Amino acid sequence: MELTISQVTKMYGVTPRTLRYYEKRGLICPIRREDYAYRIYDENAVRRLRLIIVLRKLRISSKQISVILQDEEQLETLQILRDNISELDGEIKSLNTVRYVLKAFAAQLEENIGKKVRTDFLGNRALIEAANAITFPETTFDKTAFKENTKTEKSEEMCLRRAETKGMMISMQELNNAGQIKNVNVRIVQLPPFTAASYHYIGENPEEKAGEVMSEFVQKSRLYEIKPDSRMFGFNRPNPGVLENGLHGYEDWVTIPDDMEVPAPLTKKHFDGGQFAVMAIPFPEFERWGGFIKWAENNEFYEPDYSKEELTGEKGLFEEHYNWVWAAHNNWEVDDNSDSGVSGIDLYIPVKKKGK
Amino acid sequence: MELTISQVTKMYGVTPRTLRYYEKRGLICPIRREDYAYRIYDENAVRRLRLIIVLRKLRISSKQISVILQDEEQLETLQILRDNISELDGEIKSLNTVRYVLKAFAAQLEENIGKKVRTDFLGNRALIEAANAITFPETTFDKTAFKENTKTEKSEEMCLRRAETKGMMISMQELNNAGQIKNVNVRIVQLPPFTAASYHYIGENPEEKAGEVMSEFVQKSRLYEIKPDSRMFGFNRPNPGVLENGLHGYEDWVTIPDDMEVPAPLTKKHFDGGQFAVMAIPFPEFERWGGFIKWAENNEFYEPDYSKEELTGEKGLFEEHYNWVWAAHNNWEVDDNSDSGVSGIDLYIPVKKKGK
DNA sequence: TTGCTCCTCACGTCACGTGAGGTGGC
DNA sequence: TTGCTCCTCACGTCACGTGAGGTGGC
Repeated sequence: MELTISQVTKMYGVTPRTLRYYEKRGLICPIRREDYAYRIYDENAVRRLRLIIVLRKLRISSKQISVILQDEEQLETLQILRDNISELDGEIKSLNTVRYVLKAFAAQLEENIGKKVRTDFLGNRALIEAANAITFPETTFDKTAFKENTKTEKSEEMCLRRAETKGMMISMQELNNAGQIKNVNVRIVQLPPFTAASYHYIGENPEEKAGEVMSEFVQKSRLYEIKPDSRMFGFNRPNPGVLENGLHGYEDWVTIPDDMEVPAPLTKKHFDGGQFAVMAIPFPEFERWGGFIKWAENNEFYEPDYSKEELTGEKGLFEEHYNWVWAAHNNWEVDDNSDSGVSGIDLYIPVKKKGK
Repeated sequence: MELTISQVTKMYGVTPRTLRYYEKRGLICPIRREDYAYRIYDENAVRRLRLIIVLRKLRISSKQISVILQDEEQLETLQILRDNISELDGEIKSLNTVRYVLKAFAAQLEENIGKKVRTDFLGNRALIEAANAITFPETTFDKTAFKENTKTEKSEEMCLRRAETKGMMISMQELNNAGQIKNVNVRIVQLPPFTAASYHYIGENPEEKAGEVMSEFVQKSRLYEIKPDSRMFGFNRPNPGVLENGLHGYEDWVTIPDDMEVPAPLTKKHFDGGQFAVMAIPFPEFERWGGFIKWAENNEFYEPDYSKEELTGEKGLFEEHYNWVWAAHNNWEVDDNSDSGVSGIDLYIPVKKKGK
């Protein structure tokens, strides 16, 4: 069997450019006769091509295909398949989240367009957070890039050398990725143990609902007079995007004297305190959780301590709302702009010294 | 609020390069003072950036973001969200198929490595077909590309012009995509009506299992003597990748005299005949279904007639196996190489004249 | 003077798409 | 001579990453 390039393109639905590209990468080696410029594709080349086409459909990269084609024992092949599967898992998960958020945005937009109201996407906290939690897998490894326009390696040589360049695949570069991320305005603090009144709500606008219930408690109990240094913390439980029904939950904690009684539906909780990385943000910029978490995960001296997940929100992350108790006490009749300090927020990540 | 570029990068976890790129695309417009080379990011620029970051996480392209930022009434925005959602649907579906096929390949590979047998991926018909059916959505529309290194449009101008260049978005280029696909070796034939004995099986290796049952029928009934021009057709029902359990089905049809009795578990079927596009392929190259279907869907004079789905396999596609009855009659003691003609196959797509 | 931040090119990535300009056999 | 197939560059895509080399204010 001897085929010209156009015959091959017709039979397998690929372009000549694609065939030449695969050749440059050393994946197929058509015959080149002396004094005859045209490529000739024999059975071997066609068979390789057929496999390449299938593997490309399966989103396997040229580089990986090159490994697979040389892999006599097929052990590397198995590893590649597994790597790609777990990468796919991550990607599918991310895409589902993207889809969910887009749907929610579209629904909101549609509603507001009907009302002739302009939608402010940044105003929807839950969706911004869900979007921000999206991460895409970084295509496992690379490093030695392929340059198509290099003169030093002709494809002919590559075809010959292919059999030799095996087994020298070292795969331990992941480690280096953990460089210090840019310095953010973060402080490490020690939170004391405290007792808190808590309220948890899952449903539409859970932040608001929880806030209302808690606000009523503060007013009725006159908490601000009993404990003027009372602080308010809050966290998602669960995060947006977790529940099938699209809802999420929020829980408020307000610190109280240890012996204070707490009326239903509030419950009394005890918090052990601990070490935290804290970052202050202006009010609605909850997107900054993402960068802050990256900072914590790549810090030189500290690392996140996610063991506190059970006590507070997902991964033990939570937020402190400045002056909240004071504002609630005053029935929210205070300046709400950022100068007043009412709407400032601290983000908290539990941390521990590295290597403990 | 006036921020330098590095302050912005720290606050929002983006690189300077990314900020300059968004600026070149006209998405953000930091202040540039005279006699001062540095960029200054004010509240407006930061607010835009925050939105851009969220939208990029949602896999919305720069070009789409550019539209969204200019879209006063948010009608185009809604359309973009919907387009992206349906594109996502396709992509998620494809990725799930990829995942399924990779898993199956990996399982097979693992098994064969244990047995020290080399796996031939091209040998597994079901998986090759499933892989071949994978298509990735072609990112809805484009055409007017953006060149970063153009001198003609400075970003400053773009920032100014932005408000004007609206509403001139024409979106009817999809139509042109249907160019004639390269000429494949296809013939249009008219199949006559016929009566057939059929057997359908879902499970492991359904092609083989169905073939065995049918082969036994041919031998016992001495069909070849009764009707030497008997033909054999087969098709998937359902296709690989459809069933949750990973199995698929295959159905064989062998043409018989109209009045012939058919023993259980075989059943008697009647086929109306009709017009078909037919392509001959060498035996194991079932991947070529993909290109053939594309050909049919983009042909100038004919189009696929998928209304026959109910009668035969998915979309009414099926295959004819040459000389099958003759080989079965001879208990398969015939040359099996392609020269003998036994293993050749025709692919059939039901078609109709365009515009009917 | 020395760091430091910031600047503007400009090349590289990945898997090809898309011409431009040229050659050899019918 | 005219099509036709095939060839080899070489630039473009998309959203940036990654230097190189230079400038201005402390």
